[in-house]
Amino acid sequence: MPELPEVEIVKQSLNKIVKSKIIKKVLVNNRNLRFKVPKNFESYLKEKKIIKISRRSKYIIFEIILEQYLIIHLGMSGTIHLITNNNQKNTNLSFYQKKDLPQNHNHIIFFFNNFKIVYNDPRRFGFVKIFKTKLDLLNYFNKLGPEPFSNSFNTQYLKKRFKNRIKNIKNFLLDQSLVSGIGNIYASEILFISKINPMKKVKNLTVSEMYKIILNTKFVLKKAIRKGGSSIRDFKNIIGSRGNYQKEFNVYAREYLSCPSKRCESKITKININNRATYYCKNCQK
DNA sequence: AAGAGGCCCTGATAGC
DNA sequence: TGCTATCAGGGCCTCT
Repeated sequence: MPELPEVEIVKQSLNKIVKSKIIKKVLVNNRNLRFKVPKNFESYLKEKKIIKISRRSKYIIFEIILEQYLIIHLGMSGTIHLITNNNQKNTNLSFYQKKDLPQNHNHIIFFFNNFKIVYNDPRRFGFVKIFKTKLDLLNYFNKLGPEPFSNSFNTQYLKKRFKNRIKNIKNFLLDQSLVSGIGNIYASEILFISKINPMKKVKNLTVSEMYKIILNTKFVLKKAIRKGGSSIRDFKNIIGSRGNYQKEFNVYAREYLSCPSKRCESKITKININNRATYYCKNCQK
């Protein structure tokens, strides 16, 4: 599920549900996530009031006490489920009803007064971390490039970063130290709209191509957020949930299908770039 | 130092 | 049906 738009949707939903609520209890069923869940995790969070929830890149950030934080990264397969105690229909689209809670891999459960929040993650590439000062949190995010929507993601910046670099642009868009939050789906989509070949070496990009990448990154991610993110592969399990952006894909998962550009007769091509599937139109993207 | 590749893990699907 | 191989939305680590 989770690239920037999906994480943003989860964050927004969490803000509606758990902001200003007190965590009554935490249960960890499996500590073996990407990183070990710390021993003091449960006791630290117990009886703490959540001040607010924010997002940096693909990380969800809970401010627990003033300037102390819990972060959650969903990895490849992490999902967050709201389980309510009553049968009242939950109108918040990003959450699940009880019947939709998977049987397995419910690794962490946060108990509140009238509901619980469940962290589920089959592949366990996700993780949680606690930071007890704002400085620790900022240091942790130090390596991350700018948020795609920030003004510091501009052509001057890309010119500097791309100079003399032979890596291809698809790979570079996935590099979180360049710009943070883009994942494998949106990288292909951004390059299609920008009409740039994913294999193109960044040192050969013109300034106008960089400009297109910047604008289209913002455009694609914003539109995906507006559509509630992309829901793929777990369709059957997602009820009461959500995203519609997968209907807007131009190239991702569309191998052999027609290029959506007007007057283009080509089919979408799938290639591997650093072992990640990459989709593009050979005719439109030069 | 930059860039490529392996690896962590489970589940769905394709092919034999 | 039942096996094996391949592939998934991420990111850290190691090697050259």
